[in-house]
Amino acid sequence: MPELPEVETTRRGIEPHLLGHRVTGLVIRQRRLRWPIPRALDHTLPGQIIRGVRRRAKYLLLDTDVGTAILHLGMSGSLRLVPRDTPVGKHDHVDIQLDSGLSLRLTDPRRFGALLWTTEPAEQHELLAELGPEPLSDAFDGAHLCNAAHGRKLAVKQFIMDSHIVVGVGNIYASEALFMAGIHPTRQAGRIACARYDALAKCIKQVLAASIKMGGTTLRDFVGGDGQPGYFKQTLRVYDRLGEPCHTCGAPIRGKRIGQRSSFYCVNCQR
DNA sequence: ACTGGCTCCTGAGGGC
DNA sequence: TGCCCTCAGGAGCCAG
Repeated sequence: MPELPEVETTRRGIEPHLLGHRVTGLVIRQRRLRWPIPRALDHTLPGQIIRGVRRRAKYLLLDTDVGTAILHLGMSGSLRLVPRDTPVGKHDHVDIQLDSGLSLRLTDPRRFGALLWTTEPAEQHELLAELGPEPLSDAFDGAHLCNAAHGRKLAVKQFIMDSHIVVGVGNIYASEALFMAGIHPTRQAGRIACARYDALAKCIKQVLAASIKMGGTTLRDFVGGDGQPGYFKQTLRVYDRLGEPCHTCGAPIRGKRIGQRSSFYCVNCQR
């Protein structure tokens, strides 16, 4: 479900309810997520005060004085703040109970998400150490893409979705950014001019920033940490618009599977 | 070193 | 109503 804008929307929604608050209890109903939730969390997190609510790529980081909880929402995960005694649903796997009487509740039907724990600086954790730059940072630009693309033969869409190249570009925004930049999604990454990568980097920043501003994309039932839906879906130009007219030229939007992921593009506007 | 394919899991929707 | 198939917003892992 969540792409970077949804994760950032969630972060902003939950942060004011967590920062400076003490964890009073931890309820784990289902330990088997993508990786088992480590037992170390059970007796270390309760009692701790949340000192930071950060995001790196699509990982949410909850800092305490003794370690950092690393959360990932996978395809179908969401976080909500609920009163402690709120009835539990089938896929409500974890409650982090807070001194305010609220609980941060992790719901994830498909269980592709994760909840891990590290006592090192989180950015040194093996899942985070090798990640590429944040797309909205100055470290990410066209030159970075152009350098990294040198000699690469895979489709540019798969290239920009590789978190070692740049983080946070998921399946929706990859299609959207390539349309905005006028680049065909199957073009080989190493056969794109640097000037076009400048445009693509700008489009990636633009589409992600715009989506964050609107609270993320609601495809089915995404809600941010404050329970409000996102409003970006209505602005999507190509994603999930198979056969509908291109907003620029009117040609029907085409669909194709690229690297096992559905992709959408306009054959006239993207080369 | 790259690349493509597979994998985890549940639920929704379409065809019959 | 039910069965079977395909697909879904992620991304680590593995063989070739």
